[in-house]
Amino acid sequence: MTRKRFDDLDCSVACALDQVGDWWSLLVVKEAMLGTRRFVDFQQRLGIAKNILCNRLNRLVDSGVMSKVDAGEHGTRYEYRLTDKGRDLFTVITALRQWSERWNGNRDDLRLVDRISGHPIRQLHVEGDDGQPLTVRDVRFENTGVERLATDA
Amino acid sequence: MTRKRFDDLDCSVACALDQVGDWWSLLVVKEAMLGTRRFVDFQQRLGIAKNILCNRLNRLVDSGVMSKVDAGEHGTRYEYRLTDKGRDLFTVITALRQWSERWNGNRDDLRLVDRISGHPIRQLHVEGDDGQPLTVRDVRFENTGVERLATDA
DNA sequence: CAAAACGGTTGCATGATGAAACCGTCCTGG
DNA sequence: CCAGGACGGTTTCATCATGCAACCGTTTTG
Repeated sequence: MTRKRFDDLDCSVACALDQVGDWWSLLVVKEAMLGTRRFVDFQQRLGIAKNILCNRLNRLVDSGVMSKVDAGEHGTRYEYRLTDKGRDLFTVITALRQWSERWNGNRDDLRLVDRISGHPIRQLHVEGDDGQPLTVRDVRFENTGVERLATDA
Repeated sequence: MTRKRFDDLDCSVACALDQVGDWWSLLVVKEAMLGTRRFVDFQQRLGIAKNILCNRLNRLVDSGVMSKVDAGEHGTRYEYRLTDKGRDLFTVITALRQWSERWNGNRDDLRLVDRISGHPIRQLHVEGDDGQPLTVRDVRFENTGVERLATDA
């Protein structure tokens, strides 16, 4: 059967997962944020099969997360770069990384620091209008129709 | 072949994706944050196959994201609840939701608001030590050994 | 000119997925 | 008290996705 599509799910999260929610896509994006641009470099650094990488890069280009540009003067050399939409995934990847470090420990020895000050970046927090940190229990999912509370989830 | 495991990838992001990076896991967590706790409710609200849901719930329990508790006085009734680790994914899911709404438009008509003030929550931003918003270009991935810049990714 | 790099495509074996049927326990209605 | 349904699964099977290796056309390099 065709892999279930989430387009009909009427959910922004599902829509996001439809574009970057599989095993490799987010890792490709993360690798691109580290500066990787070439097909072979993605392949070697991630240890991904070439056909799968090809498929993922095409899908990321199709969904506007990356762009394929003819690199340099030569013929069959390309670069895969993040678009603005792709770079905007920085928040998502950072949230994932921080979550993993909090609960699974630091796996790589990478540390994100402000490149100017050299200080580590802040922990991400969902915040209310006034800047107060909010947990999932502190928010309400307001719908035009029904209204479901997120209490004691 | 066995699905590639990311444990050996020495990457926190890969480690996170190993736990919640497949198609359904994050949607199950998101659904749990809306208050869903029962097997049948997850199944009906997500439209997921029962065997897949069973597999995902077990994996989420194994990785400590959810817990399976005997519900009420009866025998074969259970509730699947988020643990602290699972609730902490709120930031990740919110980042995904906000990203999707920025670039794909709002798909559901859900809006997250502070349940006390009723005001919508803030946009998530990666911030430096001083609270200044940082893009991926503004950070450095500092390694104990090598040091790779994220310039013009 | 030969060989290698690059960016793929193809074929194959295996794993994951989705749909439906089935199952044992418990609760409810009549 | 019995039938039927809710609940939480498991099993089977057809199809899709994945990983691996081989191959390929172009371009660049030695």
